[in-house]
Amino acid sequence: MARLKLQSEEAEQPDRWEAQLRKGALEMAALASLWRGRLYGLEIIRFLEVHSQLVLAEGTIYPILNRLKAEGLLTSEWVEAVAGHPRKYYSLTEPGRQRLRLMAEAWTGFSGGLSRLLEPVLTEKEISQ
Amino acid sequence: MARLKLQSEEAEQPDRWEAQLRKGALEMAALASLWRGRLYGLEIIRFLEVHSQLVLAEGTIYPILNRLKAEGLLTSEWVEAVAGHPRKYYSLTEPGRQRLRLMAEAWTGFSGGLSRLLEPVLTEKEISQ
DNA sequence: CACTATACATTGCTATACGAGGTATGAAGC
DNA sequence: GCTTCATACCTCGTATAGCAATGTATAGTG
Repeated sequence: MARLKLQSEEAEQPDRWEAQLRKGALEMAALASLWRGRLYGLEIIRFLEVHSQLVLAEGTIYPILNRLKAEGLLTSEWVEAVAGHPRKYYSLTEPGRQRLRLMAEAWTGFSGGLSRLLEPVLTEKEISQ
Repeated sequence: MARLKLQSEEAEQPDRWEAQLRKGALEMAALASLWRGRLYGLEIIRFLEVHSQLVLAEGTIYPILNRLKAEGLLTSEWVEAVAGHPRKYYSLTEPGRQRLRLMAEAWTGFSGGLSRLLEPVLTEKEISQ
C-alpha cells in the first residue's frame, strides 16, 4: 500500500493554500521531467521531488500522464525490468516538446507578473511600478 | 450586464492549460494587491491587470474576497462614492499581512523549483541539476 | 508460502475558477 | 419623471483537477 502520511491528526488547513499553488503547474512539470529522456511513472515523481519542490502522489501523476498521452504530447512503452514489475516508460513527442516550450514561456510571463506583485511584500517596501 | 467575450465561437481549448497556471495563485494575488492600501472589488481586478498578468472575472474575485474575509485575513467597509454606486473597500488585517508574507515565501520556493525545472527547456540544453 | 517491495491504475471527494445572469445606486438625457 | 447607461457588488451552476484511499500484478526474500 504505502502512502499513509498524516491522515487527520491535525494538519489539515495549514498548507491548504500552499497546495493550491501547485495546481495546474503539474502538467507542465510532468512534461519538463521528460525533457532529457524517458522516465517511468514513479520515477517521474522522484525526479520532480529532487529537481523541484513538487511532491506528487501516484493518484496525481497517472491521470496527468494519461491526459497528456491522450493529447498526443507523449508516448509510452512497456519495458521489462531486470527485476520486479514491468515499467511503463513515457517519452515526449515532438508536439509535446513544442507545447512544453510554449508552456515554459507562458510560465515565465506568469511567474514574472506574480513576482513583481510580491516584491514589495518580500522587501517590506512600497509597490514597485 | 457587460461581459460577453467569445462565448463559443471557437477559442475554447487553446489556452486551457494556461488558465490552470493561475489556479490557486489568485488568493495570494488578491492579498498582494491590498499590500499598499485599501481597494474595492473592481479596483482590485484592474490593479492586478496592470501590475501583473492576471485578468480575473468578477465571478472570480468576489468569492475569493469573501473567503479571505471569512478567514479574517481582511476586512471590508462600505464607502460612499462621490458619484455612483457605493464601494466596498477591502483592507489587509495584521493576520492577512502575516499570511501574505508566508505565501510570498512559499511562492518564491515553488517558483524557483519550477524555473529550475524549465531552465533546460528555455535554453534548449540539458537539465541543470 | 507468506511477506514485502515495486509499479501501475481507478474511484470518490472536495475545492476552485469563472461564465452567465441578476440587483442596486445614481447621473445624464429627453 | 421616466428611460437609459455606467458602475459596482453578488450568486448559481458547471467543469476541472488534485489527491487520499484502495486495488491489482509481478517477483524477490526468508
